[in-house]
Amino acid sequence: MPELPEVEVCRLGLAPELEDGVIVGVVIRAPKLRQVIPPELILLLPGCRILAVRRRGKYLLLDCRREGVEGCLIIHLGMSGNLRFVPPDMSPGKHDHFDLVLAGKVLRFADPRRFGVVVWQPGPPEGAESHPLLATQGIEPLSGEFTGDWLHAACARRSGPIKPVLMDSHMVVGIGNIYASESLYRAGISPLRAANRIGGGRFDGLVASIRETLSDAIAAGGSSIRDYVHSDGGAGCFQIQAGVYDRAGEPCLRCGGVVRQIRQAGRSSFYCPACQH
DNA sequence: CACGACTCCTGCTGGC
DNA sequence: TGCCAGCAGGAGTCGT
Repeated sequence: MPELPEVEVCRLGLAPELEDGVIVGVVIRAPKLRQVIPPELILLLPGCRILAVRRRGKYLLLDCRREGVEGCLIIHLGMSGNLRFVPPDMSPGKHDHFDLVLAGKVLRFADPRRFGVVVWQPGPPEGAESHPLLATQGIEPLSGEFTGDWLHAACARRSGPIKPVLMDSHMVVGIGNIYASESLYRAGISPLRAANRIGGGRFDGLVASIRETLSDAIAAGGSSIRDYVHSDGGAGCFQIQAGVYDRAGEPCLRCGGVVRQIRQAGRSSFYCPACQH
């Protein structure tokens, strides 16, 4: 389940391998992901130099350019996607949908559940965020603009429970189901509490908890990068030690209370009723 | 506008 | 042991 930390770790692993590299080939095997992989990539990308590997929310952005072609390859890992370098002669598996071939290496995109995205936004790098998928993205939680005051104001018109609000990527990007539960646990705020009924003084703490939760996860992942880039958080390769997530019925690590599981907006939430209010 | 329900997809798990 | 229902989840879309 790639959330912001997994995607950022993926980016950190990819950047040194891809930046300044030249694409020599593209293979599309299963065009239908969340959207169809544009077939014209086969004509556009070869010859392109990768100028930068960026991230916006859970989207990876590869800025590409060659004579007459300029654009951004936008990749989303969905919930089961991963990117890894494979030997050039390695035969593809069942869910290997897309290859980016560079000199001496192949970056392979696999995504069993096909919630991922590979699309192309033509134009200069700074225009990539005008792509429809990116234009509506919310604030970056690790940026300086994401403050307690900002979140307080943003929550003023949200009467529903805070947890789905934190997961709303049009509001704040990158917080998925796992880190939403974990951040609220750290902050001592119940996932059920109405967003506009959180005391103004608690938002600094919530923002700090979100930052810490995401940063810790990135740090944990960064230490595990080698020659291959993984983002399959579900495999538990580098996900942070969960305080409450998937621990229903187990004791709270802080107070010994029992962790409870509920459903909100169709998703599981985990929290400690004794220390989250 | 805000919000929940529904949808896409496949693999794994648990119950019988 | 085998089968199948249910669940997992990011995010767009639709209906209320």
